[in-house]
Amino acid sequence: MYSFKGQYEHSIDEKGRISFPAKMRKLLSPSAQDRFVVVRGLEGCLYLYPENEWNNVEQALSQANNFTRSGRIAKRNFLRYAEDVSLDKQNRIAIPTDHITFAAIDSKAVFIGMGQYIEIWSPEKLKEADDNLDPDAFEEIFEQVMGGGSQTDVD
Amino acid sequence: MYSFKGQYEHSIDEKGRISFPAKMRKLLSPSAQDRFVVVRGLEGCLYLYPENEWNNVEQALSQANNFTRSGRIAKRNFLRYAEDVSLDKQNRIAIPTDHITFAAIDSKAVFIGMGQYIEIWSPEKLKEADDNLDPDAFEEIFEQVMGGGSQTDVD
DNA sequence: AAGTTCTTGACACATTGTGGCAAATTAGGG
DNA sequence: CCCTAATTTGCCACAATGTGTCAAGAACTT
Repeated sequence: MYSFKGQYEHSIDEKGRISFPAKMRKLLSPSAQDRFVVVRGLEGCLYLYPENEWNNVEQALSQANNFTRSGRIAKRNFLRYAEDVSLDKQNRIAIPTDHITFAAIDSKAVFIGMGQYIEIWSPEKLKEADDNLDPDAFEEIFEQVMGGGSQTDVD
Repeated sequence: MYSFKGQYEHSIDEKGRISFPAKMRKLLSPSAQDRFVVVRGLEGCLYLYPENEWNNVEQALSQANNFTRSGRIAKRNFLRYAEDVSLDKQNRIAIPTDHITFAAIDSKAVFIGMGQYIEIWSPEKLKEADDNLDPDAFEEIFEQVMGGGSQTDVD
């Protein structure tokens, strides 16, 4: 099972194209065929789903209840800002202009592997988010995740 | 059950490659296939997980809920500093540049066996950490950790 | 002491990221 | 319709980085 990880900063040309990190590309399942869906994410970043993963998202959304307010809102605001993108022959993706402005991306963008999907951040926004994270938080997170993780059968 | 121990200082070439200590290599489980994950650790060192160990971490992470703020932040700040590495034919690992700068590694690096995983330190930082540890505190910590758990076969 | 295994330096080659430029496509206005 | 402008897509080339291989010397075993 693949899982995106790592962080890569790349520049974006004046046409909105960014080269997709090579290490991430190697994880792509052939069934995705270099096709993705970009969507507005939380905290001002973008989410990039490989096509096969996106199918799961769609399915989850289709089960959202249309007759509750939150179900409708979730569905509407997710799908309306979703667009197909794909890698070109030089392994770049062209991010739609709307999304670039939404994410406040200027000349650089940061890819962050999030397991099943990828986040794309403007470096400035990311830094802001980092600064708001208190310094001990990382340590806490660490203990939480690794503390349980490394001893195989402790929970 | 294997368990990494010991300490080894090796030099690192200008492209960031270090030869992996032979004694540790002999402990690797075949299922890991000479593959690891490096991740930023605490106190400015790096952690190196054999692939099979890392799987436990991934599983813990996959249970973090992407749609809660804290779940997302935990996952992000974990995965973004993690990268796959593997041994080459000369049994070296190439440490990504980001990680080298994070750990302030220059021309030498120290491997420390930590049971299920391995720590990688810049010699200078390690010395600093050692110097900051006063001997009494060490004794205290030792008693605390060892005293409680396993009296049975300590001498 | 001889042979094996490790470590590391040096070199060559492949891949990646990026900027610039050309071709192709689309859209709009007269 | 045609010409032009604007946008999109593709191509090439350079620089930088990453990866693979070989081989000498150190360290360790027997």
